[in-house]
Amino acid sequence: MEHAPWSKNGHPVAAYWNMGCPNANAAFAELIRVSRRDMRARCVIQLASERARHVFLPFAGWLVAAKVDPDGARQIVDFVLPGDVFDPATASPAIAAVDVTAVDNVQLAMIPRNAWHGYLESHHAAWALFVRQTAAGYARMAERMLRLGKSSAETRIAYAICELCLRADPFGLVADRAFHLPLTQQVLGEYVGLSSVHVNRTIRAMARAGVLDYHGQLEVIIHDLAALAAMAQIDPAELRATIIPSPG
Amino acid sequence: MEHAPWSKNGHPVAAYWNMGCPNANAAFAELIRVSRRDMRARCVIQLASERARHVFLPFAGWLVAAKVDPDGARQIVDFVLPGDVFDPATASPAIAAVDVTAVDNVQLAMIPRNAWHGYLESHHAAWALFVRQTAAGYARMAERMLRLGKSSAETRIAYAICELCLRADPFGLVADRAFHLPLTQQVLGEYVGLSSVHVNRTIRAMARAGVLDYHGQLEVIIHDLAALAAMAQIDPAELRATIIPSPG
DNA sequence: CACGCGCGTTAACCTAGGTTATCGGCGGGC
DNA sequence: GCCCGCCGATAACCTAGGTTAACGCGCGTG
Repeated sequence: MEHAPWSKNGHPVAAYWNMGCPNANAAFAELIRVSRRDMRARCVIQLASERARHVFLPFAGWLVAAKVDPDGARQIVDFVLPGDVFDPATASPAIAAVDVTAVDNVQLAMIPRNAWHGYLESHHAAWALFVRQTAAGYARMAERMLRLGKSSAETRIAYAICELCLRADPFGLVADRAFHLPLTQQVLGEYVGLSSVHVNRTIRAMARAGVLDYHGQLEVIIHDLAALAAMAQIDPAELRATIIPSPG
Repeated sequence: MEHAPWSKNGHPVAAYWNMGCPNANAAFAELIRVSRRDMRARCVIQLASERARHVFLPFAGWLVAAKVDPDGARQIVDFVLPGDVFDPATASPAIAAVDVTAVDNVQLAMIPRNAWHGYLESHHAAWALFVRQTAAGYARMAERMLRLGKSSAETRIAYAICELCLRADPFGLVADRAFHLPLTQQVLGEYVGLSSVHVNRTIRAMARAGVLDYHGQLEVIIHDLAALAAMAQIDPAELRATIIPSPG
């Protein structure tokens, strides 16, 4: 990792949200100054159905947005990476759509929704970036729903790895580069709708086929990017353009 | 149906988007005046990966946002109902995330994205309503991903019926009320990630159990709302608050 | 009027992935 | 240093749902 863990697309998060306008930057700095928190891994930050008071902006570490069904099975709806702003609200801001939990140790800003909306309304560039982030999130969910509804375990997992490598690393999806994804196989299964046992079977088969290498806690090295992309049914460049919001 | 098909939550679409400000209303009227279209059933309005120039606002009839995988299987990502504004953009506005197609005969406005964003930026109430609609869409997708990833066919279908009845009818999810959903079993299957054969098996079993009645093309009558809600793993009132944006 | 086609319906068969169980390794707490 | 709990790894077995095929009906069209 040549980049600090709090970078996004190679920029520190603060630079990513730098709107090139002293006014906007001061407002942003004030927003995060008053709402900074640290959370330990697995800590629950927002419960679904509770009041959605804040939007969440991690600086370091990953958050996860998930729903739990009555028998305790969890489906991960999306990951929130450093630099992303996540709003858990539903049609009624009084109700959150999802649980929000820290995947690993997280340093984040919990910004009151009203303050965040006020900031967006008065700073055009920030609003535009947030719109792009939201659209990127929508595109990711659409991709993932396609895989969840129609695809084999292999395709789902290959896609998840491609998506997360693109998002987690400023260099994106590159062959023979080591990525660290802070996920157990259990959590990856909750993301792609598979049991942890089947995640294991499938990843091992991909490793045996020489597509990738990995060591526990998903330290991934992609050996055959073309094969991985084919399994995932994506084109890396197009997927990047679709799901990675870039500032400006 | 006591309400015209172009109503949303009991209001005609124009009234739903009435911001109570002559200025905003004139701007809105101008937006839709220049961009009104009629589309026949099954007509494709936007292709995924093509440039996303417009947002779509149906007045009558349903649109569908979907993705197609390499072997032609289609996953429906969301339906767009009268009064909803749907933006198909990704992180790059140059690329649409999904195909948009008319489910039945549709009358809609295709509003250039720039014009729509300009309208939102200058009219606070419209912006707030759009934010609520977007959040509602997110909540729906989160609910559906949970079912798609973890639930039985019965739960998925029961949930889809609950969701669509709530959205399609101003009275929402009510026992012994007839709803018309303009969907074949094939299309419903593409929505919930099941084959049409299994959709049929499951609906028939629900009918045999006395939970609902239906006649071809999904003319649904719910007999036992409590049982349906239990199958869907929802509480009707809470689901309504979560996924139905109300103006004001 | 006949034909064809899309849709709903059902039955027979099959497979992808879930479930349960077991084992080894590793890290953290006492 | 020892224990315990979590995680990865596999094997054996099972089921929910996919697939294929066949039939009937209603409707639009030549």
